[in-house]
Amino acid sequence: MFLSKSFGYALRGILYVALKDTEGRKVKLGEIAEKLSVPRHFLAKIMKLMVQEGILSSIKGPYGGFLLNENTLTAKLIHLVKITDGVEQFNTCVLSLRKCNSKNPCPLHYQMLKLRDGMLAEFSKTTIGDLLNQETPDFIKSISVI
Amino acid sequence: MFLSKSFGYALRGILYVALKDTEGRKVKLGEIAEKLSVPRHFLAKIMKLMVQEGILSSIKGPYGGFLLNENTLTAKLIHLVKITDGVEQFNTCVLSLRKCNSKNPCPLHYQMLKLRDGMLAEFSKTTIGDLLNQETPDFIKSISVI
DNA sequence: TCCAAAAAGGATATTGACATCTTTTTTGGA
DNA sequence: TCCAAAAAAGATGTCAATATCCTTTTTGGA
Ligand code: FES
Ligand code: FES
Repeated sequence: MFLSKSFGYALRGILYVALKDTEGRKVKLGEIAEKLSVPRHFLAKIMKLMVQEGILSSIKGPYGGFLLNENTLTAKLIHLVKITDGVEQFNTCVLSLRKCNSKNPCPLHYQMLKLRDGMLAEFSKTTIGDLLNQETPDFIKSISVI
Repeated sequence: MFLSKSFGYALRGILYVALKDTEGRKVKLGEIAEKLSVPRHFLAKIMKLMVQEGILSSIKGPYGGFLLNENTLTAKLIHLVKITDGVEQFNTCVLSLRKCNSKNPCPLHYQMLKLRDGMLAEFSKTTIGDLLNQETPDFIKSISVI
């Protein structure tokens, strides 16, 4: 449903680190990939992107791993979309006709506009921290496949 | 934005036929493909699917082509989605984790649920005829690439 | 100083959506 | 009866997202 697998991996990966990074514990790629059932090397690239974007930190070498930084919890979902899928989709015509435009609307334009704007608004305001604070009975389960 | 190109081709194709099929005129594949700038042979398969699904008719041979039938104008958008993309996406988790389920929600479940249900409702009620009746200044332009 | 562990980087493989090309079937009219 | 036009069917090609594998860089500790 319009979000790529890469986005899902990014979100689940960063959430997993946020859950496990308590008292300076670093979280290793292998652990994340295994616990979330995500292809390890593919996840590596996505984690690296988040590090490069500054919303996550990493340390190389033995005793290294991924850890939160001051931007992680306030990072917005739209930022993850930017990293993985590109944010253009929010102003591209759903029929792939052209740049979406109310001056020259496609037959689905008005039906989709409100839905898409709702989604954009949601993704622009929701942060990683917000997701962690939702009262989910078993959060770790919620980001796993089962 | 979550709708496949195939869906767009199907929708634009059926709308084009609806626009041009006046007084029993049949619309040829080549004309549709050319006017809508859609790959001809790919469109052929999608048009055929719509015919097989009974929401469009076709006649082979010289003077053949595509034409409306009694189901065309009342066909719902969700039907086109079924034909081209499959309707599973409306009850699949946006993070591709599992069958979407409020008993075992993913971190984005509640945010997405309302948006997705809105979309499903919209697609379940809107018909091809509805789209044709929207007052768009130049409808033919609205289904073209430009 | 060296080693092993871990992230980073880069090369290759797979897959499914999308696109193109060819052959077959159907059919109205000369 | 035959031909040409059109849809239907099927075979093959392309490309980007996804996945896997291998190599390089970094670094804490023995
Ligand atoms: S023009 Fe197609 S969604 Fe706006
Ligand atoms: S469980 Fe993920 S969207 Fe419902």
